[in-house]
Amino acid sequence: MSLRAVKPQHETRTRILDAAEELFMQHGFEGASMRMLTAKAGVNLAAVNYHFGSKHALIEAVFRRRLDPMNVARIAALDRLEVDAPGRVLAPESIIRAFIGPGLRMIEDAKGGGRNFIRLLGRTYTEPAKSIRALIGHLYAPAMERYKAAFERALPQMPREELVWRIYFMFGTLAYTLAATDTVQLIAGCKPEDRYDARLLEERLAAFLTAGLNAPLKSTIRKAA
Amino acid sequence: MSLRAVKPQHETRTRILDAAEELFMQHGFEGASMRMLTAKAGVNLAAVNYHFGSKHALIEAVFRRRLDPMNVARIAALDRLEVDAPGRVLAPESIIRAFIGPGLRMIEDAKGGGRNFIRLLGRTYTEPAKSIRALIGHLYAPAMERYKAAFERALPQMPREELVWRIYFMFGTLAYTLAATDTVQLIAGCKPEDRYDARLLEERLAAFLTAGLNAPLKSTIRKAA
DNA sequence: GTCTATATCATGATAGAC
DNA sequence: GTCTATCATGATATAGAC
Repeated sequence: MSLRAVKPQHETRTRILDAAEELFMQHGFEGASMRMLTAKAGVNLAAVNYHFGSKHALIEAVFRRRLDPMNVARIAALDRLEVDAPGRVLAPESIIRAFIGPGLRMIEDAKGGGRNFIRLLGRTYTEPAKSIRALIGHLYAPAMERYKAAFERALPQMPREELVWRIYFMFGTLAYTLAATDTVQLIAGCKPEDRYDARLLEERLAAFLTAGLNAPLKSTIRKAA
Repeated sequence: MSLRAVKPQHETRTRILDAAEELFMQHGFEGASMRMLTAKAGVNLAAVNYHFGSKHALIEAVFRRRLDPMNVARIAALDRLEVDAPGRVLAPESIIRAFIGPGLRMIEDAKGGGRNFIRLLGRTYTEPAKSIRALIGHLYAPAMERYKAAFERALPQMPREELVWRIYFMFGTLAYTLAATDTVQLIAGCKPEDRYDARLLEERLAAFLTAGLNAPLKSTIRKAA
C-alpha cells in the first residue's frame, strides 16, 4: 500500500531481457555470462536469479517474449487470407507471404531489439541444448501445423513427402536469410540499406520461394556427358 | 633414429580434431571444454596446447581440414563442366549440382565425421566470433568467386543485384538443410534414412533451387483483397 | 612427445544485510 | 527488491618431471 512509484517492477526484467537477447546473439548461450549481461543491463548480478530463477529460465523467457506474438501474427495472417476467400483455394504465394511477413518485419526493428532476436533465433536451429530445441519446437508447433495444412490444401496434387521437404527448404531459406543478413560477405556488396528493407526482402524472398515450392516434380531430363 | 613405431605422430592430432569436431557441433565453441574433448579423444589435457597452441588455433584447424578439400572439389566440379562444354553456356541447374554435391556427399560420411562437420559448419554462419567468421569467409572466397562468375555467365539477363540475392538464398537453403537435418521436427515425420541419402537430397534440392534461381523477375501480379 | 600437477581466473548460484 | 560478499566449480593454460 505504499505510494512509491510502480515503475521498477517490470523495468528490471525488461532490461535484463533486452541485454540477454543481444548478448546471447553475439556470444551464444554459454559464451554470454550473467556478469556480462547484468553489466550491460545496468542491474545487479543477483537480479537475474531473483527475477528468472536461473540462466536457463532466462533463456526461455527471451524466446517466449518474441516467439509467441510472432506466431500469433502468422496465424492471424493466415486466418485473414482464409476469411477473405472463403471456400476458395489459396495461392501458394499468398501463404508464403503471410508466413514470412512477421519475421521480416522484425528485422526492421533495430532499436526495439527485434533484429537481435531474429539473428538469435537463426542460431537456435543448430546450436542449442536439446531442452532449448524442444522449447522452440513447442513454440513453433501450432503455427507450423496450420501452415502445413494450408499448403496441403493449396497443393493437393503434390506428394506429401515432397511437400514436407519443400516447406523445410523454405523454412531454411527464411531462417538463414533473417539470421545471417549481417554476417555473410557475399551480401556485403549490396547496398547496406537493402539488407534491412523488409518490403524489398519480401519481394525477393517471395519470388524465390514461390518458384521453389512450385518446382516441376520430375527434375528436367538433363543430357549427361 | 629410434626404431619405435611412427604411428603416434599424427594420430593424436587426428583424434583431437575428430573429437573437437563432434563436441563443437554438439555444444558450441564455448560450451565444449578442452577437458571434454581430450577425454573423448582419449588423450591428455595438455596435448591440445602442445599440438595446436591454443583452443582458438584448434578451432581453425578443425575448419581448414574439411573446408579446403570441399572447396577444391567444388571448383574441380565446375572446371569439369566447363571443359566438357567449351564455349557453351552452362545450364544453371548443372552449376547448382556441382556446388551442392560436395557438401551433400559429406552428410553420408557419418563414420568419418563428415556429417558432424557439416552441422558444425551450419552453425558457423550465425554464431561465431568475428575471427572465425573471417576465417570461414576467407576459406570460402575462391569457390564463391568462381561460382558467382559462372552464374553470371549462365544468366546474363538477370540484374546483378537480384542474382547476388538469389545466390545468397540458395546458399542459405543448402546451409540450413545440411546443418539442421537432425534437429528440426518438421522433417522428423519423414523416413529417417531419407535424411542422409545424398542422392535423394540432391534431386530435391536441385529442383527447388533451380526453380528459385530462375524465378520470374517481376513477381506475379496478385489481385489483392 | 606425453604426462601430472597446478596457477590463475571466470562462472552460476546463493546467503543474508538492508 | 536490491545489494555485497562469497562459495564451489570448472575453465584455459603452463611448468616441469619423465
